[in-house]
Amino acid sequence: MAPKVLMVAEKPSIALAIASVLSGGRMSSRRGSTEVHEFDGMFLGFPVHYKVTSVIGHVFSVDFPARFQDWNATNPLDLFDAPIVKTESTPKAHICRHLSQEARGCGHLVLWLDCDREGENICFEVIECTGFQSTAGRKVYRARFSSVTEKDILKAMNSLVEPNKNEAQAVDARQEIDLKVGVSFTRFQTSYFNGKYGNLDSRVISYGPCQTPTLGFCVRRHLQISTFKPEKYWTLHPYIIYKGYELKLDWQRHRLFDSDVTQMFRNFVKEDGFLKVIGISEKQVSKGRPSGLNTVNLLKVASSALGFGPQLAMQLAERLYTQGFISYPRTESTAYPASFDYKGTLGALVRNPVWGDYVQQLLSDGYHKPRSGTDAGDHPPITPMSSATEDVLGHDAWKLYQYICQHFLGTLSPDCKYTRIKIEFESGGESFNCVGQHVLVKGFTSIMPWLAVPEINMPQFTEGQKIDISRIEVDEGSTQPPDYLSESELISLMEENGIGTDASIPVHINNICERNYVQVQAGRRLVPTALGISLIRGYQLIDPDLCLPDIRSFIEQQIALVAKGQADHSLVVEHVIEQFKRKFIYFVKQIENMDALFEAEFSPLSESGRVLSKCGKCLRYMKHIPSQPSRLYCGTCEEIYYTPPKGTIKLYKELTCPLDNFELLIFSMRGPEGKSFPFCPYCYNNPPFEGIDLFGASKSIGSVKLWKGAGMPCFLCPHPTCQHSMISQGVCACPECDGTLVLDPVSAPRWRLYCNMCNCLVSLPEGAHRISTTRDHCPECDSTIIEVDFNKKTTPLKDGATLHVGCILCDELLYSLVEMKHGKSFSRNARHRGRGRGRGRRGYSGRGRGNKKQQDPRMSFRDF
DNA sequence: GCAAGGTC
Repeated sequence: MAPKVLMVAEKPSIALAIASVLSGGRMSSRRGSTEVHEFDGMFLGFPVHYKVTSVIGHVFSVDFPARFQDWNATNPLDLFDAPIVKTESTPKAHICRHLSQEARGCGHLVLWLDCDREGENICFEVIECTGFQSTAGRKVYRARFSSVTEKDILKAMNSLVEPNKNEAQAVDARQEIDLKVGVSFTRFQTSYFNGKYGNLDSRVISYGPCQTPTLGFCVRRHLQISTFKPEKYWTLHPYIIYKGYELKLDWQRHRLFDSDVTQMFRNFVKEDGFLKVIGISEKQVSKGRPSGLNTVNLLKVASSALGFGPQLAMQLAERLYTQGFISYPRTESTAYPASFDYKGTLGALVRNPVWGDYVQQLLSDGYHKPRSGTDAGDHPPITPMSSATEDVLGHDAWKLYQYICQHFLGTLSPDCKYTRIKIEFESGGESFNCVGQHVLVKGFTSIMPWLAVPEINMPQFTEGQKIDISRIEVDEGSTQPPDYLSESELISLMEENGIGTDASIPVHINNICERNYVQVQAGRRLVPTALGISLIRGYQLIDPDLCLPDIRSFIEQQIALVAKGQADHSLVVEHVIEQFKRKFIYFVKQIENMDALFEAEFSPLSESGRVLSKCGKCLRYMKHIPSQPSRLYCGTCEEIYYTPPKGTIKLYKELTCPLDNFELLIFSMRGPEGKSFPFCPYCYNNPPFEGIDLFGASKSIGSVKLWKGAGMPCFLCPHPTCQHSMISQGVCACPECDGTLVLDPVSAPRWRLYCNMCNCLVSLPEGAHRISTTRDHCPECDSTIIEVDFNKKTTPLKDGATLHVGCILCDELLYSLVEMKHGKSFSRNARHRGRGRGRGRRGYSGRGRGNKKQQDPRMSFRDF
């Protein structure tokens, strides 16, 4: 059997392209975590069997070990010296397992990751997953390619190299630095400010070496605007009427900030009464066609001309790409590869109803090659691949596609050429001028009309000629502050300062919006909020480095040393981390300077929120603060109790928790079918029983309390006698999961049961006065017996009786009135299969971590 | 609940 060669690309599309080229299209493809393409061929002069597959970006990402995940138990300062662990970025995709399986029996590994630092880093992630490094005799190769054309792929195959460990380690360094710096500052700021103020309206007060300088740009502009002092100015405009034109002339001095002096010049001109032509210049100007379109330029146009935010623009572009209408939309390059097939691409657009004629003309008159741009070695510029119409794409995608087509056709069109005539005049010792423009060749501006050069007609003048002034105007104006930063300007600033990448720039902008630091207003301009301004002004007071773009360049420059092999990876990390640690310590020490700004802007917890319920410790009323993170604040005990997020909270009939005396609250999730449940503020934050999968907690890391807002509502409480606990309110097992269906106590008149773990919902007899659980259990199936008090008018009972007691599964009447809302439907055919063991009285077993096997077989809707 | 970077 021929030896096997495994090849791995960064994304499925590249794997497909490589396999297609190397196999000449004769390959077999099968599905896996990612597709695998197989074929036979030659490798280094020997016949081999190829397998080509891919990862989906990074396989791993870095994080802190579990013991550093609890915000309350970890001092953020300790994070600088904490170990870091690599975990799979998308565990569900099982990429690591996939690579390890595919590598089995392969003698060679060829890495086709993108040719940048991140790609080099992913190379080593792949090597780790495949286990290639540990086995002698198996060789690892790196293919270096600048595009996925046949020529480039074959060239790369003939010049395989080794993966570059230094570049990969530079990325490791960046990951560790970004993680430690970002997370430590974020946790500290969040805990500090959310523990003091009630109306910050952001769950997380985040800090990051990219997002914070991004915010810094927006706030810098805001400060320019708010400190702007307008100044009055005056300007002089003589008018002439000549050969049927009335011309307004511009003053060479443009404007003066002194009214008297301007008047003086006006008088000089007025005394002369005429203008003398002292110069006529005419020159040909060429306005160059664009070079290829890259991601950042697409995002800028999308924001400024189409009104699409970067996130939306990328989503639309992504869709156009996967549907085959445009080429890969994430690229830095503005230069096309020498081999690019312009003719073929134009051919694909020639039938388009909107610009088909223009394409035809380019094909017949001959097109120009695009103006040379920069080749970043990643992907060709964003190019239309096939023709589409608005009907097919929908309005937004069409707008973006249309621009991509117009831009592409523009790159192949002639330059725009026009003549510019400038006439200079003199009067009273002052100089004036006017300018005319005449377009000779529209060129690319006919397909990109918004860039067209306006035609400005001008009569013929002769030098030395004198023309009477018809009138003189003195215009008064005042200097204007700049406008708020447009998103497009922000993208440019980020690009210039090396903040983020083409793929991450939209994410950073989105971040500062989501955190409520800036708001996108009319014309996609970014206006910072009080929170955003306070943060940046705070950094400026304490340590301006923290919000300057240089912070990113500093990190980049440090890790570049690692990439070039000029410095040791761990020494660089250590050095950079040490510096940030010092900055962190100083920041913590000086936080009161930032806090002074917060004090002026925000309300302390004690003044926030509305009085809601009684604290079980001091028996005084606590206040509910509904802004994120939603919480209760006891001013006497100075304690915060987080509440479930995203819903409304009310007092629950002044009932109290038997464990701690806190007044119970009812939380209602949003939406018409949102469930409601009681909870005790104290138990919710401090679950009195071990091993409970908290409501709202991340399931993947067990029941550790991971974030504010996760907690234990009564429906998870195993208290044996409290009338609100799962034990009392639970009716039967959930048909969908391991949970329990509990009675929604405030769902009248549309009574219902919901699952305490999943979304399963069961409706009970509608319109009943009251439905409640009893202490009795069904002898058949052990479900909790419920008591229904029907409405007199609509009771289904004989003789107008209203009270009925029974099991919702075994009682014929009740069973006929319940209905599954969310979840599988059920029938009662095999109802008595198995032995019913309703969960009601069985105590708290089998719901904790890893206990599932101990569960008794039990009756539920599932068994029907 | 935290960063930034890949990609879907």
